[in-house]
Amino acid sequence: MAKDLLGKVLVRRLGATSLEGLIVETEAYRGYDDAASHAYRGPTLRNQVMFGEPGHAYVYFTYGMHYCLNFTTEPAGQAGAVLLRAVQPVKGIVEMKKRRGTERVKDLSNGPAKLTQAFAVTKALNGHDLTLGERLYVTEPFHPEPFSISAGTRIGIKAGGEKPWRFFISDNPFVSKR
DNA sequence: TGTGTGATAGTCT
DNA sequence: GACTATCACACAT
Repeated sequence: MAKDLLGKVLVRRLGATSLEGLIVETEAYRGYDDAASHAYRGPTLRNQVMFGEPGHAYVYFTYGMHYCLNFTTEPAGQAGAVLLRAVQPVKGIVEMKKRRGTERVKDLSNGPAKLTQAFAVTKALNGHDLTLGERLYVTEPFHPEPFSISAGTRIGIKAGGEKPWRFFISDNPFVSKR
């Protein structure tokens, strides 16, 4: 799923305006066998969405000030999710600049917490059904372009750092730097 | 382009 | 009470 999401378009609808970004970087997280996963130690109030139906948004708050956006991937009862680490802004760039407080397009969404800020994703969307096609969902790109996928180790985690479950579009300038 | 560090609050032990 | 799936800024190179 993490690889399949690369090259797809993240869509955020806010009333009349819509924000769109090409997904360029993701990370895969599993459950009981993945020490880096929130679900590793079993269900809690915070991670319960990871154990629910697939195709839903798992949004969590971290580092005291940041939100991160994940998509659940496994059947109910099994934990698994894909973290969206970076997107390439496609539509609504003026709106994103306003939300991010910067004019630099490269800094709008090249990081997991940056893209949630640019796309106005907060805890209010935790558990949101992506298959409804409302407020937050994924579509095919209007002008698909060929790309190749690179893999590496996941970023910012302690345990489970050896698994190469971070995927990104090769040579895309909007992939996060760290 | 890279390194160091402070900000800040929810979650789990 | 420790830890965290991060970011922005200052400063060095």
